[in-house]
Amino acid sequence: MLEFAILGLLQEAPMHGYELRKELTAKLGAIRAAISYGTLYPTLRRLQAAGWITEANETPTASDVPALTSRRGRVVYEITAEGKERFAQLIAQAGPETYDDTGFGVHFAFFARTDQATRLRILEGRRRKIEERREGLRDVLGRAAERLDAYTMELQRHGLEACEREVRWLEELIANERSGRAPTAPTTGATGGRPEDNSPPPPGESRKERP
Amino acid sequence: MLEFAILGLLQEAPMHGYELRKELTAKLGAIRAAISYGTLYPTLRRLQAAGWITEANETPTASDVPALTSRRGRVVYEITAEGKERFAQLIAQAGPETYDDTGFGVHFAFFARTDQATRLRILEGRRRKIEERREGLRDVLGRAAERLDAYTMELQRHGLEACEREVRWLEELIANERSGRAPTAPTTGATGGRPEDNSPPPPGESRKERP
DNA sequence: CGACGATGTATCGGACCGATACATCGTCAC
DNA sequence: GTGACGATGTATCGGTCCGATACATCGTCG
Repeated sequence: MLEFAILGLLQEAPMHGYELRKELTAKLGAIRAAISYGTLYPTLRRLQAAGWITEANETPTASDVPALTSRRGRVVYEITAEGKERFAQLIAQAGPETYDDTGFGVHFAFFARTDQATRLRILEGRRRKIEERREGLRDVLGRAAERLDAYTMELQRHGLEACEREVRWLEELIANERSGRAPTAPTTGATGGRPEDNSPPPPGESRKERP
Repeated sequence: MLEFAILGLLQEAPMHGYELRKELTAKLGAIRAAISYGTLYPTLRRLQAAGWITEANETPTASDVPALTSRRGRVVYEITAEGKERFAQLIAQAGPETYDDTGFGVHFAFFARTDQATRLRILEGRRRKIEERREGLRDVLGRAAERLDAYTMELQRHGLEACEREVRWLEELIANERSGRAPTAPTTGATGGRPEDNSPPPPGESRKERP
């Protein structure tokens, strides 16, 4: 999961670890807490060993005095061609493991780099999974209610509500996706001239860039 | 976390691993997927080594022929006095780590065995944590909106809504807790204790429902 | 009688977390 | 000016938990 997120983020700009973590936290804040350095740094080295990212020497400012003491600070990473390939492969492979809470969230966060067919597949897989969870909760609340104390029942009730809400959300996204619109599109129409604001690649069709 | 849940469940009845997992799944279905056996069995052995649970010899039915082939099937565990102490200690220690999604959910599921003061402390800690997450999301959606693509923004928006909803839920629970009522209480009857349950009464040491 | 699904115990590699350590840099109070 | 402090920045270690896998028993139904 983290591997996927790193490869996705580094396609927007080269970064060092600390920066990566901040961007990651901003982008994934809705679904998970800040990533631990204890995971980040080992993963970065693993990705480097695999050849998917490389160290980029920081552009030295001309006015900079080449310090005698080796400036061993920030290590900036950038993605390689193989890394981009790997990222595309991870998207294409998106399977059942992509439907759990974290996996779905991370993939969703990079939907702007995902082709529409895959977006649809992921959204529907996620919906199915949530529907199953919802049915499980309904079962417990219905058939096993007398075995549960009031607190446990309240927890299930709250969880059930969250499931129903997410299913509705997914339905909306799926409908939008099928009609070719961008997400969040209010049904009240575009009201004229607001320009398309996709600074990253446009939502239409994601092609692999050839450098 | 798992240790806590196991100790809590085994206070309701002795169980073997498979059963434990099913009960765990039912009780915690709202907050996390089924526990992995790769975690469960090692944990059971750890708890046994610590003296918090013991193997209970399965009550042999009189009609049972004592099989020559050692019946090495189900291993039933039951909690010890030390285990109950440990559980109480884990509740009393409930600190910041109790406020993340999983930790909070598990503790909440055993609120019936938690005293009111601790319940209140946990609920308020959780609320604070969610409020912080909410503010973070608002910041990102406000100040950094133009840096995000439409999908990422939609994810944040959905996460923000979930935060707001949970805060309201927590407020309600806290208010109920302060007024001494049970959660969501529409005059629920006694939460069904099992007849063979010889352990302390379900509501723990705190007086719940005031008639 | 044999296939199949539920029950049941168990291990292994890997992902990820939380605590901890340490070093540099800018800023602001004293 | 200096020193405390918070931000930036890299790194490791122990421990928890997951997912895949293996294997054995039991009841049931074609």
